[in-house]
Amino acid sequence: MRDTRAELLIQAETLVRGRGYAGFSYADLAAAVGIRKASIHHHFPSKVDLGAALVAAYAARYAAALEAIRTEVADGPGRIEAYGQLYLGGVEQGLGCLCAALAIEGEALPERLRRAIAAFFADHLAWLEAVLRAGQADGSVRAGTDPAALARYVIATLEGALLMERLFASPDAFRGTLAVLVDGLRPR
Amino acid sequence: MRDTRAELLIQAETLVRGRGYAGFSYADLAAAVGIRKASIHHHFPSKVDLGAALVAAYAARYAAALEAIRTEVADGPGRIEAYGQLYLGGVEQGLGCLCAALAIEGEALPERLRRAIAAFFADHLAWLEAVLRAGQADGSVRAGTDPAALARYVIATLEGALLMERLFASPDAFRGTLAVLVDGLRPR
DNA sequence: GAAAATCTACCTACCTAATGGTAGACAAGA
DNA sequence: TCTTGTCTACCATTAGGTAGGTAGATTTTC
Repeated sequence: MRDTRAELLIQAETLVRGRGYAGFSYADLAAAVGIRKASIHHHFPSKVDLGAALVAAYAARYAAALEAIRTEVADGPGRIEAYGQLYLGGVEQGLGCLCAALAIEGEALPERLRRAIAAFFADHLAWLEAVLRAGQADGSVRAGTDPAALARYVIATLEGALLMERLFASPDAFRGTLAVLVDGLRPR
Repeated sequence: MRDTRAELLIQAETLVRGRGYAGFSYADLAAAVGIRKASIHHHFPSKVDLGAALVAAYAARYAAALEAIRTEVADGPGRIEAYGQLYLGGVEQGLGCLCAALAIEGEALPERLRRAIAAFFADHLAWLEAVLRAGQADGSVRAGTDPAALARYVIATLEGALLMERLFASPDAFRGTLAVLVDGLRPR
């Protein structure tokens, strides 16, 4: 059996991450999946519905990855390093962050999607803050800076590096930035 | 006398930085400037022409700002701090980076524009590298890390912070990230 | 210096293709 | 038989872009 809905989500994610939310159309998606345009509306009545489902699936995948990192990696810098590796895949495949693609639309983004990506970032910030706080407690992360501020700084660096290094198709440069980032978190 | 071309550039920049390149149309721009859609084509025959002019103007403004920083601020961290302040304005006005808005379009972006924004980032990277190298030489910037890698890391952090903090409409959080960034550049 | 030609900046009217979305038919499974 | 998934055939709107014209300024020519 063929799970068309799942296939639609996969292809749509690739399109949005590759060309932006406003930059892809139902016609593109139909062609990518091998289905007629109207059939997409059966699964996702409107483009906003599709966008919301995309963010939900993306967030769920990340949530699972974050959970895995927390159980498999013990120290703070190691966890941030592993977190950064999640972004690296995007650089290697030439795909940006789904939520960055949506965030760029700013005021034109439907409120529902804006809330969804804000929640995505808020979740990551909370996870990072907890990881950094624990790292400060066990001495693996340098103390003296508010973990919440550090969390924002970590996400910003990785999102920005993904944005720029995808343009330059330069995974090595991304790794370099990740190294500088992680190194700066270690105690001095 | 009314300089329509300049007005078009101003309004178009606001639109692109506010909603993305694919997210604005000649009709939007015509309405913003108070001119007919067809008249825009007199100044900018195609949307790509407009986009290229936008990047050129944006890059020129930045180039002037970078030059000013170099003459007015002496130490490395101070210069990076001043550089970061340039991004802060975007957060305060709810406008992203023009080149980030274009970069998100990825593969769908016309080659000409891709080259233009790559040059934009390359210029900034060169400036930052020189600033950081000078800072390492005069002892105001921590040594031990390749200035080129440091430059990429600086841009990434600021671009990412602008992207995220604009979404959260949080200039204070941007300032916090900038502080963490600059502080990390100081000698230990 | 006047007349003619040219250029600039805008206009109305239109074009074709693409946009997101809808209506209704039809076939396969449970 | 009712639901699910897909189809064809539409729809109105918007996209970027073009054709051709006009009023006013500027330049060229006699």
